Amino acid sequence: VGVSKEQAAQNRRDIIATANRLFRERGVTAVGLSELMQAAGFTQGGFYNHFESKDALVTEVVGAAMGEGKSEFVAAFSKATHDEPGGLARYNEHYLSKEHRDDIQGGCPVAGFAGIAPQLTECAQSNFVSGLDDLITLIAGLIVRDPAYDAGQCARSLRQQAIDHYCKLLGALMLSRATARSSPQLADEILESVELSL
Amino acid sequence: VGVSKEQAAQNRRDIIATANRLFRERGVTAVGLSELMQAAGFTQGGFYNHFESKDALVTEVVGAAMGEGKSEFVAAFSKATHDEPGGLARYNEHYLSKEHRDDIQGGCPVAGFAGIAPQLTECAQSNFVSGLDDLITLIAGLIVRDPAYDAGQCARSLRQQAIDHYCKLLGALMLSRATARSSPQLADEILESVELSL
DNA sequence: TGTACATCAGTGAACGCGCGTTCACTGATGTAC
DNA sequence: TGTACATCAGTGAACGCGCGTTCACTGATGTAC
Repeated sequence: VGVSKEQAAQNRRDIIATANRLFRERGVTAVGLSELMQAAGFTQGGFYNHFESKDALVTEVVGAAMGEGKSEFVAAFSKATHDEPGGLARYNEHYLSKEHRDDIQGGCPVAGFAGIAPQLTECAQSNFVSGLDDLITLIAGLIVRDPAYDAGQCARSLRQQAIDHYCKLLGALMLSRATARSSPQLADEILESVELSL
Repeated sequence: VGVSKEQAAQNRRDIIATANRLFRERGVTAVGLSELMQAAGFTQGGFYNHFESKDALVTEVVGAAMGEGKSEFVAAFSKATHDEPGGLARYNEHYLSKEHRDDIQGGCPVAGFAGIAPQLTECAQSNFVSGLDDLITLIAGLIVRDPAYDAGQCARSLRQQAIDHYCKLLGALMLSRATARSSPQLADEILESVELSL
């Protein structure tokens, strides 16, 4: 068939991007390689030109999703707000928005994979952990620049506060997603009941 | 083969209990009916004497798990502490303990199924939602009996506070479970970094 | 109380199907001369 | 710059396997008389 090296690399990225969407939406196990390749615009046989196995793909998908998530975070909340203080509030608002809740295919990759992370391969889970660690650090960066942050009250480290803060965001998002289809009312109520303080 | 009605009912309960464990640990899709029935001590053909389909089983499992979770909560934290105020603190401590984190097969059913709840059948998710709603109410009951609870500061309803509180517990538990295998250190750090205030 | 029979939980083989994976083949890309 | 050839991404058929589900059969339970 014949395809340039750049085109092949792009196709590889397309497969990963498609898998990222499908895996988050329906679960890794529920998505077959045949369906995946078809959704990405190829026939199923080509899969093994790019990946050694389905497990290897999953590992790459998690790694890529975490990397993209980090880049997007930096662009939207760290870089953009480097000289202005409202980054944390904007992140909170975005994270707990209905748009983010309804965008399971996209959005925060930690929230997208946390539910199945216990069942991931060691390698894939390791990519998850690296991305999570980066996110914690980035959130700590937002906290320290927040006007409400009081460096004096430091019984807890900045990192502890970042973890604490993120746990609540994650819990609310996952719970809202978990209930969205059966009870949209409860799903919305969850997002609205969470209070983010420093 | 012949089995009494009571025995048959018990066998049904055994299948549900086994499925509850296996589904939480490995995911619904990853557990086959053949494996499930064998784990419960039966041959696979018998499954359809008890359930109409795998989906029907999942619905029952979620419902049963939520019901048990509620009973256990009431026995351990509501009833036992009806006349003493430390129920909320004890619940927090239990929820964020390493034992609870490591017990994915058991423990809180909301945490056990929240990750896959978006992919559940409407019926199964509906059972999930009912159980979650009960849990929120029970936590609200603990909050109102907590010494630190100040009825005067009521900008937020008791229910809002319960949701807020539970989101953080859930987020921390799920994140700790998500990272436990690859980074036990981070998993422990998450549990220890969460601060529960009223 | 004792016998005859319907019920139905449990067995284990079988069904079609889609899974992850392999393979022989194609043909444009991209290098060697 | 032009020709010859190796590479390798993509194709599509095929592999064995385990999936969810069905079925004919067994035999103790539990009811009817």
